[in-house]
Amino acid sequence: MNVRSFLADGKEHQDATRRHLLEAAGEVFSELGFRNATVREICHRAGANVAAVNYHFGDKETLYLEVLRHAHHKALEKYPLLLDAPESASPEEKLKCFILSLLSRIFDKGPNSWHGRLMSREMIEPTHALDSLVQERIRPMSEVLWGIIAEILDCPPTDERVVASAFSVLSQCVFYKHCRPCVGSLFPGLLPENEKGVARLAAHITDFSLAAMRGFSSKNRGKKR
Amino acid sequence: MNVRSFLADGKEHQDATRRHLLEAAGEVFSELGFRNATVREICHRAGANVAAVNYHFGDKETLYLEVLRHAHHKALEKYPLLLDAPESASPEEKLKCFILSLLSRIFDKGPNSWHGRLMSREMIEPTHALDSLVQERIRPMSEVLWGIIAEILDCPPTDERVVASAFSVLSQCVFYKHCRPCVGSLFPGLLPENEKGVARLAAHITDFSLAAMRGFSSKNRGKKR
Amino acid sequence: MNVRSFLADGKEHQDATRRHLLEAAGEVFSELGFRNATVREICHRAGANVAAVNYHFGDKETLYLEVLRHAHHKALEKYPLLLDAPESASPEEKLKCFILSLLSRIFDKGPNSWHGRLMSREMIEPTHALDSLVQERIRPMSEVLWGIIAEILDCPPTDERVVASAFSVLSQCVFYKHCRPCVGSLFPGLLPENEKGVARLAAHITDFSLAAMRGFSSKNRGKKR
Amino acid sequence: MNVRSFLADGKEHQDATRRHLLEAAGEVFSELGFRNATVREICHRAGANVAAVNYHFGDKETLYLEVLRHAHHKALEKYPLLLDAPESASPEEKLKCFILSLLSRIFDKGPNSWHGRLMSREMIEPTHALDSLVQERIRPMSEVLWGIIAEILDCPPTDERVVASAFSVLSQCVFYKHCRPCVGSLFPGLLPENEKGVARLAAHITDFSLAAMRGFSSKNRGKKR
DNA sequence: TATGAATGAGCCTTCATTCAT
DNA sequence: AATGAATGAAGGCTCATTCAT
Repeated sequence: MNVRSFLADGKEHQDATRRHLLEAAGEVFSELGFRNATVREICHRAGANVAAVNYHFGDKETLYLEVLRHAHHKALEKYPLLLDAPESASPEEKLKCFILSLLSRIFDKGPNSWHGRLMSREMIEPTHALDSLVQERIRPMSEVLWGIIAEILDCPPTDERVVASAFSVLSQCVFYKHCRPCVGSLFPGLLPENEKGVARLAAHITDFSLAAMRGFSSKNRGKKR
Repeated sequence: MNVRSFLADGKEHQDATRRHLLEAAGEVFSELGFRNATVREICHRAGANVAAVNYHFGDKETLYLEVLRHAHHKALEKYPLLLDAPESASPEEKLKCFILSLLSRIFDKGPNSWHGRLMSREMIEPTHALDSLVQERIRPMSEVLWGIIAEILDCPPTDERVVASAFSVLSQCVFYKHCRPCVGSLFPGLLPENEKGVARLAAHITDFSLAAMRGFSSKNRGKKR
Repeated sequence: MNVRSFLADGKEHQDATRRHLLEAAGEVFSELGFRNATVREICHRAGANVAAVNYHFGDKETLYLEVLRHAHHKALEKYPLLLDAPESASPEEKLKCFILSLLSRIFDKGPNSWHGRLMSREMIEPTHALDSLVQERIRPMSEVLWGIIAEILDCPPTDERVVASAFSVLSQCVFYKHCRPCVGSLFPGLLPENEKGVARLAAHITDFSLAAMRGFSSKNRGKKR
Repeated sequence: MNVRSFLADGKEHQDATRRHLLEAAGEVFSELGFRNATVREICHRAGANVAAVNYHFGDKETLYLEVLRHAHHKALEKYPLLLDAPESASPEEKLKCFILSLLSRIFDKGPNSWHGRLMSREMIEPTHALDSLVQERIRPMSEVLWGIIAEILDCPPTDERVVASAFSVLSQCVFYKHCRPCVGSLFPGLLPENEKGVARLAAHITDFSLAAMRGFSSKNRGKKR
């Protein structure tokens, strides 16, 4: 083993531990919330010592913040905001992609499945991390949606109806995550269990929202004339 | 003072303590969540002894369950499901009342303002209390909504589109509560601060949803023919 | 047992625990210093639970402050500043009593023997407690000494020679405590082991200091004329 | 670069690290005491690795011992016991030099200013290091003082009055260090801030002590006759 | 009946030390 | 030879719960 691979291995090993901690922390935080989650459990799942969190991240709160950033980053990497929609696509098509992408991120299975729950918790029980999260991640995302809806409604993007409609779209997407236990108890069939389920849900939300906005839009045009 | 009135007074005093505990617990649980809330803080706000919770309710979890029941009961007492809509009202009118009532319960200020937050938490971080809550309180409420929407869509109430549309309606209502900090940061103007704000929000959600369902409905009829 | 004795017993029991904690803490703090002392050890010696300190005193630091106050109070109660010297005694006689009293407090055996060590530590490693201790306890004591020395030197009490001489007196008293291990190693015979040893040491310090001040005083008078 | 100079360089680098560790440790130990000082902080200030202390000194305690030796050596190198007093000087003159030298060491500023504080701590909170320190360093120093005082008092150096007077002299010197926070709070003017202040303090202690011993001496002579 | 002092388990964090590299 | 990531013991503190009164 030469010097370079030697150093690289050290770095990599450190990074591996960090990564394990980040992912274990993601799981535990999303299951139990910030306060209820224990550093012990996180370290245990990461196969590390109790002191590992403090060594690598300083304290529990910093770890949490890193987890949030990491999660958002990974989720957006896997599902870009508009998926593979071309720049030239119609706003209706873009809306469909936006919704499908958002739902995909929210219901993604696999190593990052906790991303959605983490965000939900942050809404109900905001920590210091939320402010920066909203400004750095959520606002840019919202602005894309506002642009799409402004096109559909044929309004300026700052019109209140645009924002309200955007929230109506978003609300339908996050609902199935935020209220999962309730939906599951009332009508389990609607909870998406796989990619197909997500697509079906996305189709409903897209249809519902487009129908609503077409109604709005015609009223708008009526007013304008 | 004779023995009877003495006992009666004791009973009343006991009931008063129970009630104070319930309301203090409502506040604290809604502010901090189940785990983060401390029995000490609850007893302190209720003007009771540290041991009062264990004495009156057995343990913290039982108290929490009682608080949830109490909250839902009081909230529905204040805002009936369809408010004062007559039995003969049109389904559109009923939907409007349903939405206004739900939003009013969610955003109610005053001694029971914690009801909404409590329910939100229960969604994100379900406790054992949720199951019975859904079956006893939420299902009946949902069935009323399904009936209204089935009329509007001209479908049987078991049609999946009815349920999906009902969820689309509900989602818009709870969104502003569940994601309050996010909405507040992105577009504070939409967060209802008073009764008028609630009415405005209810109007938007009603308009949006009715427009959507009219679109659905016309498609339905189109398909049927 | 009637109600009164019932209540009194409760109070007394609480006070007993507090007292045990205070005295155990006195021992442990004086042996190990503030930081090195552990709440666990204190509670163990007091026959109480690990959480007893936090319950009765809030935290370790508050306990420490209470210990310092308690110690000083008890020590002065046992050995008043000038012992039993009458108001009319000569300043030389008063100085002798002052020194004997101070040394007695410093070298007191028994349940409060830790008072002296505690003060020594506070000098080397001051905590937040020192400021108030100096102002509330040590300054009044110093002012008495300044008065006595001013009489002996025939100076106003604010004269720098008075203060300097007072420190020279005090320094000799605390030396045998502060540097005990050093003195014990170099010349064990001077370390007072009992009341008699304290009296002998007090006699030396008094003689030494009076001789010094007589020399000063004659110089003063020489200067004045 | 040949092998020899390579090794020499390695040696030098190693020595430099050792020296940096010793001096950083001196600062940190004197500021925080043995237990409160952390190996991490020491290594950080020395610009060395966390494991450097264990590598170079075995453990924290051994490092501490080395620091004490190093400190005493450097301090005596800078201020010899009797400064530049000639062998033929009068005992009074020698006493003056001894006191000035001791105070200078105690209040020395600069890279070794921690020597005094370190010794003070060692008195209050003795470690294993103290025994050898007393025998190797402090006893020789004391013996010089005893010789001087024996001459002044005209007694054999083993007379108890000699030892007691020597302690009276020493006590006044260390007092302003040991009780610095207390003196500073009661009468800040006496705390020496620079060389001149040290000289003034030395003058007072010398005057006070010589006056005292002159009184003793005359009593002695009286007894002898 | 109702209190509040006391309990003990558990949490986050710190730190000297170790060990693979 | 020297590093720094990792360890595990221990410390202060919190909290739901118990129990004598």
